[in-house]
Amino acid sequence: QKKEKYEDGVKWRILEHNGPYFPPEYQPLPDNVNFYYNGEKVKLSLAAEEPALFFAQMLDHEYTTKKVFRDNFFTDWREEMSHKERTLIKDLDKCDFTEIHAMHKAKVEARKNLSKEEKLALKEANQKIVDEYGYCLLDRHKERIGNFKIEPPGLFRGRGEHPKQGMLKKRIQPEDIIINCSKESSIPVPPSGHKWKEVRHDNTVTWLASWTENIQGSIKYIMLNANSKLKGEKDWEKYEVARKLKDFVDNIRKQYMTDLGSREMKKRQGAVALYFIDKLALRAGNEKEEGESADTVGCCSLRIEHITLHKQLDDKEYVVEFDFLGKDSIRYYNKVPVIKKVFKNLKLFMKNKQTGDELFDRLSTISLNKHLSSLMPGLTAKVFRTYNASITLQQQLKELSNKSDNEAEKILSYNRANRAVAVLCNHQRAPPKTFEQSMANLQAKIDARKEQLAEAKAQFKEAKKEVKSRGDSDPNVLEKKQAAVARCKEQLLKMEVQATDKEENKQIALGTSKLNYLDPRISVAWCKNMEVPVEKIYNKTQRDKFAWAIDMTEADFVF
DNA sequence: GACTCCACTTAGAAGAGCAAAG
DNA sequence: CTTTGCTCTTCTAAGTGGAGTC
Repeated sequence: QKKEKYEDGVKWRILEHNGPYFPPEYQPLPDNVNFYYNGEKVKLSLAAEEPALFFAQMLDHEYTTKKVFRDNFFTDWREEMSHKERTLIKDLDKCDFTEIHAMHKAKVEARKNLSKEEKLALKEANQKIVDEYGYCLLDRHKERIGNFKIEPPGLFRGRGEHPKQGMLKKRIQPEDIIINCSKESSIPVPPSGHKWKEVRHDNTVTWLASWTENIQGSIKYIMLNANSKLKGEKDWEKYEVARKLKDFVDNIRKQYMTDLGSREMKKRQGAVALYFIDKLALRAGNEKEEGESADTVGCCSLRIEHITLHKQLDDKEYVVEFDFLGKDSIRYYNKVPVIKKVFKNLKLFMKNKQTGDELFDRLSTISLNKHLSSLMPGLTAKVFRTYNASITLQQQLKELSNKSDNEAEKILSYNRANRAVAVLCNHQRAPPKTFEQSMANLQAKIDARKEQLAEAKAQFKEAKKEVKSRGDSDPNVLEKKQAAVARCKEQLLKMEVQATDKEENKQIALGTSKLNYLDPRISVAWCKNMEVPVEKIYNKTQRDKFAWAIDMTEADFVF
């Protein structure tokens, strides 16, 4: 259906933009705000002062209590110091940032308390920046850029036990930036007095600008927003590949079941890994460089300490207990009954190994993906996550929702289906800090509404009695009373549904699956079938991103 | 195959904005 | 009008997987 517009690999013909937006220069501390070392006031050089501010700004954060963070910060900070400062400042514990910290908090507070007019002025200034830098021209379409602002300097905030947390993230200069645009287009002008590192015209990639970041040495890109045509088409393709898996999955499953008994060790490991990826929606688990990031794993990089085998657990046989840290150091904990063949294989894979050894020592994501792509063009490990997420949503929606339900109930069903996927994919969030309180508040509101309902009912009854006894009273009054009861009931139900939803959602993040794993056409079709406006399940951003699906999907769409 | 580099998607946290409650 | 609580948006880290090289 989608036409191949360009020859292989070409992403655009014309790409024109104004280059990235740079964060403001560092503003030196005012004279009345001081840094102290060992109780003595010390005037820092500008180069050393800026990192001191970064640290002071984070003083309320748990990061600054962690040894690794403090050590990394201190090492990098000392690099920025003058010789004299370095000689003096030798112990972070003797550094006193309280005045800088207080200044920062006051600034935040002041920003919050700006007048309406000042806030509006700020907003307008911001909009001007967006207008100038936030859009580009790609093949005659004006497109929103996703991240047109260069990341400001600061202290690196890695997730989990990151060995590099606290390191100084350096300020990016135009001299670090590679610009990508079409040859004929007007080339973005660097900030005055500066030059770009390079200007290139590579239409086989989609980025507009890039730079190399100093913590891991990886490349960062400026790219289009998710609502752009380019990203939308890619998204559509992703779901089409996942849909294609539907036609292959039965055979693939049969095959890995057979492979569980293969004579070849590598084949058996591949079969077990695929069993996990398919059944549990685990990530592939690429190799990682040790010491460069937190110790996290995916399927292929599982180590034997990450699973425990239980021949019998509670009333179940052959249970595998998973306990490991996945992407973003989110814990994956799950007890899963598996088939006997998988269990026996795992036992064998673990034999003669010790803590730290890989479970699948003959396997890599590369070989696994090679195998997968031989089974179906375009198939890789992550396609299973997309496929299983989307098919689960579709099946759950079918199971949970009724056309006769009211809107609130329908939306609850949708959220529950969404939640089933989020659980499958292990998308978690920290429970909101105010959770307990706001839950209690909601309960109080429900109780109040219950009383109100009782009152409304009593009044209705009273009115009825009056009509009966006198017969002449205004029938409108009776109708009104009845309507009040109905309204009350509906509101109560709505609140109760809301409470259920909230409780079940405490630690689950729905957004990630909604945005990245669930074919939007399933949701759009569901909305059409259930007569629920699409705005009820997708906010503005989501509707923009999924515009392609909202446009093309009919009620009879099947994933 | 192992190693490196690169480009792109996926991820939760934090910050901003906004609406309802007080 | 101010405060509170929630949703939406922004931010950027952390994954996946392809390609090139040896």
